[in-house]
Amino acid sequence: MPELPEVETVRRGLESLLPGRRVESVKVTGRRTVRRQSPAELRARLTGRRFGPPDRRGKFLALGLDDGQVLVIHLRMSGQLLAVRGPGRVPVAPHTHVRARLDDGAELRFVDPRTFGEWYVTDDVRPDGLPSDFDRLGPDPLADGVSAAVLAARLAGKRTPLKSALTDQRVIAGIGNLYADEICHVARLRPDRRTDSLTAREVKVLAAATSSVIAEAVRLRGSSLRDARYVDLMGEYGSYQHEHRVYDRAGEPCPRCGAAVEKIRFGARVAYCCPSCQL
DNA sequence: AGCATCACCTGGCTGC
DNA sequence: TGCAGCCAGGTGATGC
Repeated sequence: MPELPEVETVRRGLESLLPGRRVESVKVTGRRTVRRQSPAELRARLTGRRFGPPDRRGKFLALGLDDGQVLVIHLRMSGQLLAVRGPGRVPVAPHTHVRARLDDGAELRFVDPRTFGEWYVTDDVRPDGLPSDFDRLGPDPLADGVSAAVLAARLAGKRTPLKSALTDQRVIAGIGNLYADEICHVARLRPDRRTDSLTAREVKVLAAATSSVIAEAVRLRGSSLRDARYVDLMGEYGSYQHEHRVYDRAGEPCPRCGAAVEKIRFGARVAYCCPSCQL
């Protein structure tokens, strides 16, 4: 499931591919990928436009166009954005819902079995070139950084389990199920700790853990898992899955203290953590 | 207001 | 082995 590191890896791929390219044609075949506007409207807004440099906040890609509009793409659970050279020779994968042909002959393809992913084009844009929709997002650990002071302010007054706060995109943008568990482990905090029980020192450690886990995962180009097999633009796997400390490792020894990693439940969600060294 | 829960969807896994 | 049913998971809507 793509989170910040995976989406950032895709963005970096787009950076060397999109700027200056013009959209020749757009084919929308899936029913749900384009739902905020009609497929015809999306096609009309995109066709003939040139891309600028691709941006990202949290898990949202923001692909700026030469007329000031922005193409927003969210991969959600199972979305893959693929760049295909010589599209005539490459068979279209099952669950391909959008294909955008570029003026250099390449094609952007959006493959998404679970159909949660979304594309839309908006002209409601802030001075920084990002969609106004992004106003509700918290700071992005990579683009904005997450200091202890900022995190403390964002958590103030919240009484939710820590993991719920970390995955709340209004608190911090870009963290999902996987990286929340990893961050909690590095910070030695249980995912089900109530946020209002955290000390100032713990929030400081949490902020540092957030930055370091995200930075390392970006460096290793994200995590590719068994089921929602994340791949980058060129179809390559990430390698951060080899560094996972607790995520999906129930029963295996905690890499810090050796105790067996547990799968715990709170509410409708699960979390992986070490019962011994996470407090 | 803020928190919890649900709906959305389908491939893959579990268990009988 | 086959198959029914469960589960995952981000976000926005709905309920409390």
